[in-house]
This record gives sequence, C-alpha cells and structure tokens, in this order.
Amino acid sequence: MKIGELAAATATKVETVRYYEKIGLLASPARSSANYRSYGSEHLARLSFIRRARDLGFSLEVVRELLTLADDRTESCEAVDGIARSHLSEIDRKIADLSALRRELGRVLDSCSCDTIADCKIIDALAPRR
Amino acid sequence: MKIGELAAATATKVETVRYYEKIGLLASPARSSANYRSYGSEHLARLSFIRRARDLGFSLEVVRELLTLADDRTESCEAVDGIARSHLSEIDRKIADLSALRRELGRVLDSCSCDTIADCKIIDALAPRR
DNA sequence: CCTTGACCCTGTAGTTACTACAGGGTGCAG
DNA sequence: CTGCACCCTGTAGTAACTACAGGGTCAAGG
Ligand SMILES: [Zn+2]
Ligand SMILES: [Zn+2]
Ligand SMILES: [Zn+2]
Ligand SMILES: [Zn+2]
Repeated sequence: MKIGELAAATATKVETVRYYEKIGLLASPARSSANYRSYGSEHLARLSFIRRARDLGFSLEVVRELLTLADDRTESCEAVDGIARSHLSEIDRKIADLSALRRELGRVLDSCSCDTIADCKIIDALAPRR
Repeated sequence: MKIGELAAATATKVETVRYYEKIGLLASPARSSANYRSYGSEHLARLSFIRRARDLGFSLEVVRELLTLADDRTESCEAVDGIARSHLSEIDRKIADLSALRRELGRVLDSCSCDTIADCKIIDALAPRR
C-alpha cells in the first residue's frame, strides 16, 4: 500500500501521514526499491485509530498516550477511562465558554438599530470608554 | 504611561502589547529619552477595543477590519453588523460541532464497564476494525 | 521510444496569537 | 553603590498541520 492509498483510506492528507511518521506517532514503513513508503494493514489500523481519536478531539499528545495504553492489552483500562472522562469535561467547559460568548455577542448584536458608525452600538460595545 | 502600566490597565501581557505594535495593530508610541515606550490615552482606548474584541472571539484580522471601520465615523455600520453576525453564526457552528462531539464521546464513555484494555469499549470505539 | 501526467521523495517555511527567553540597558530605593 | 524591578531588541518555541520547491519514478498513450 502506497502512501496515497493509505491516505485515501483514512481521509488523511499525504503530508499529514508523513508528519505523523516524523513525530513518531506512526511507525516508519518499509520502503520499495524506488524508496516509496510501503504500508501494511497494521499501519492502516494505527492510522485509523489516530484519525478517529483526533475526530473525537483528543490532542496528538493524548493520542500518543492512548496508543501506548491500547498496546498493553492486559492492563486495566482505568487510565483510558480517566483520559476520556477528563476530555469530556474539557469539552463541556469549552461549550460553556462558547455559550457565554454567544450570549454576550447576541446581546451586543440585538442592540443594533443604528445607521452610521458614529452611533453603532456594536462599536460602542467594543469601546466602552468614549 | 509606560508599557507595564498600559498592560496592567488592559489585562494584557507586556509582550503582547509589543506584539500588537509589531503587527501594526497598535500605533507605535513616542519614546522617552531612555527609549522607553510612552503611551497616551488614545493607545489605551485602542488597546481596550482590541482586547474586548478578542474576548468576544474576533480574530486579529477581523479586529483590524473593525478598527478601520470604527475610525470612519460617518460610514454606515452595515459592514460592522455583517462581521458581527457572521461571527455569531461561526460561534453557533462551533457550539453545534462540540455538542455533537460531546454526545458521541459521552456515548462511548457510557459503554465502559470493562476491566482490562483487551475488552475496553473506549479503545474498541477508537479502533473499529479489530 | 518518448513524453506526459500522476504519483512519490526530502526539506523548509508558513499558519494563529501569542509566550518565553537571552542578553543587554535604565531608574530608583535603601 | 548596589540590588531590583522594569525596559529594550531579537529570536525561537507552541499545535497540528499545510504548502511549496526542487527533485525522482512509473505506467500509458502516441
Ligand atoms: Zn446597525
Ligand atoms: Zn451598528
Ligand atoms: Zn472501563
Ligand atoms: Zn475501558
């Protein structure tokens, strides 16, 4: 499997695959006689895992941890559960932050019934001291 | 007003103030005999505007536009309103994305009643092909 | 046989919005 | 006069890619 095929199979860009290899997230594959990367099914499984974790919002650093944990099949899954739970609460925090932002921006926008910049409530809201 | 005072007055780091100057967002102030930056109230107003807009989630590029618009007091505020509205819908999109993520991760987490990595549902969810 | 186009390679630089030094100079209190 | 807090410039680092530049390889069509 050449890099383009692997990339297509995982909805990843070729450059991103090479990037994951460079930072040590994806093992270096064998090379063909033309020095082309040659991937096997284990690379496909690994990259699928990475992409799915990324889609769920885990950082690359956390993905690295998850991969290490996933490899030790006999270990307790407490660590995995903990990572997932703390990630969930981080997402909750982000949603709360964005919702607060949304409320405030909505409030600012609702106050707009102006004609020129001189009396624009949005500009006023940004520059409270004028 | 020295840079440290300006920074304190706007809850900004000194380095950030210098950074805003470097990228042309904040005008270069006069210098003291010791080559220290010397700010006036116009700088304070400008930086306050920038910080407030940043707090509302506008990108620096958009803040730059807003500053330009804010300076032309006779212009219609249509452009400002448009920027704010499109920013609001971007925030809504982000909230929706995060909420979908939250639902999916929550679903994955709820399925966890496992002992070892070998049968961990979270790991399974990340690596669908096994 | 040759060429054209789609791939592949390495290495570097750009993106956002800062932040953190390193290696200096200045100003004031004790 | 000697700390110490503050100021200066310039560079490099962060996250997670993305986009070239400047090459090599391979299969198909003319
Ligand atoms: Zn308006
Ligand atoms: Zn307006
Ligand atoms: Zn569990
Ligand atoms: Zn588990």
